[in-house]
Amino acid sequence: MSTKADTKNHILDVAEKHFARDGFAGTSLRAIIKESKVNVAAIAYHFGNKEDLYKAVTERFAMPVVVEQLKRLRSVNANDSSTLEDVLAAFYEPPLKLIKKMGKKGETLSMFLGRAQTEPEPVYSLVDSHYAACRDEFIEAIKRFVPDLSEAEYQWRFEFMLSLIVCFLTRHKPVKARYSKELEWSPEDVSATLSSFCLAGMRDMKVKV
Amino acid sequence: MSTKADTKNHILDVAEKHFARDGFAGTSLRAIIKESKVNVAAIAYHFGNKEDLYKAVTERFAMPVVVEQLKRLRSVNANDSSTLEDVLAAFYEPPLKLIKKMGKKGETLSMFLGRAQTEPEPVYSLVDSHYAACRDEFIEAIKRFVPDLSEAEYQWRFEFMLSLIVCFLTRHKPVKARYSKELEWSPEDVSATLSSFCLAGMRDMKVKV
DNA sequence: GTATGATTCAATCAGTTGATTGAAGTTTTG
DNA sequence: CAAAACTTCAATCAACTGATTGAATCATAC
Repeated sequence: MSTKADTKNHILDVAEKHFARDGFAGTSLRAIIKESKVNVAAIAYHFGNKEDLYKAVTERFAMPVVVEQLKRLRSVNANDSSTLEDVLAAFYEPPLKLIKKMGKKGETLSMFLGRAQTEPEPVYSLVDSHYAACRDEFIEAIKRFVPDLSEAEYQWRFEFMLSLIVCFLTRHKPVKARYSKELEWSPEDVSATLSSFCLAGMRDMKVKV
Repeated sequence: MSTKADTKNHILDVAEKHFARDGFAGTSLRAIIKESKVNVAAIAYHFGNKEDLYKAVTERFAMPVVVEQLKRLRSVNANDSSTLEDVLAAFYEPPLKLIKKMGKKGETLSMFLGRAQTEPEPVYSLVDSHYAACRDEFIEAIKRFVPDLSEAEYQWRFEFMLSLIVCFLTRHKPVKARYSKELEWSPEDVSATLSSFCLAGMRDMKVKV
């Protein structure tokens, strides 16, 4: 055991946990190597520098999520009887499904995915470069179902749609802690909840900005 | 000039700018003193340690916003003909009005207020302690206008409501940059936009969580 | 004007940061 | 098995981190 792939994934696991909890700037490589019990140089050997490590953590799961979102969206686009709700489900379900599938490890991934969206530079640029294409394509889809708005109105609709899932990903744990109940959830139900919250707004928001 | 109050406020201005852009962990005291052209010891003298400085930055504007939100909410509660929209306006308008009033400096404050809500520990606990009372009181108000839901449903309604203003505060600049247009806005209009987006969801969100 | 307190300063501390080196160990390949 | 490539290791680097010290400077009150 403890061969190449093992060490790499182990470092990624621990790094993801720390980045999720403490953010990029708040995480030191020492904290990661201390917990993962590997040498500092192992990070340099396998990944490069700290930013490259963060990128590797991101690409392991975040990228596949984006790919899945776009795949789902294209299937929605291909179907004539699709609705705006289908677009929202295409956006919300992929991250939720992956998190749920990962069980206990999903909690960390959830926090990481959410926090990544609110990181300062240099992480913001990295995340944004991943999401730029995704954002554009989803905005195009929204345009089809809610036509004749200004560019700014579409931009904000996407931002608000995104902010709801970010909110769930990052606040799920604190809310659960505050409310003290063990809230079991399914990806489909949470997706439906988020959709339900913003569906009317997506259609009818009165933008005065 | 350059007496006590001047130096203190100057440090606070520069610190706010850096905390807003780089986050708490990503900001070094050296970066602050380098720009503000004061001595490192001045921070220790006026504020204490780094965390105390952050607290001071928070208390200068964030606290007054919370106070104003609660004042507005109580006036909504005292009026028999109030609606849920009034509750949302009581929540959204105070931060927006303050930011707008501050002009160019408001952009920094906007980013700071938004980022503060997504900071990792130890900032999260600090921010949460400020917002705990505010959250509880607004949730009580929502309960009056949207009765008979579970505790979890109210918690999430508040979180989503909050996430929309956080989204606006932090994304306004990037969205403007992406969209390349100079978007002028008034606090009332943005508040109305956010309200409009979430009003239906606040009432009718189907929570399956 | 001088004594008192408030403020600023340069100098320095020990600990941590990200990163690199070259040797030692391991696995894979011929 | 031996050579080659891959992986891990301890040791070390310079730069930066938050924080503290005691002297110097300033403003104020008497």
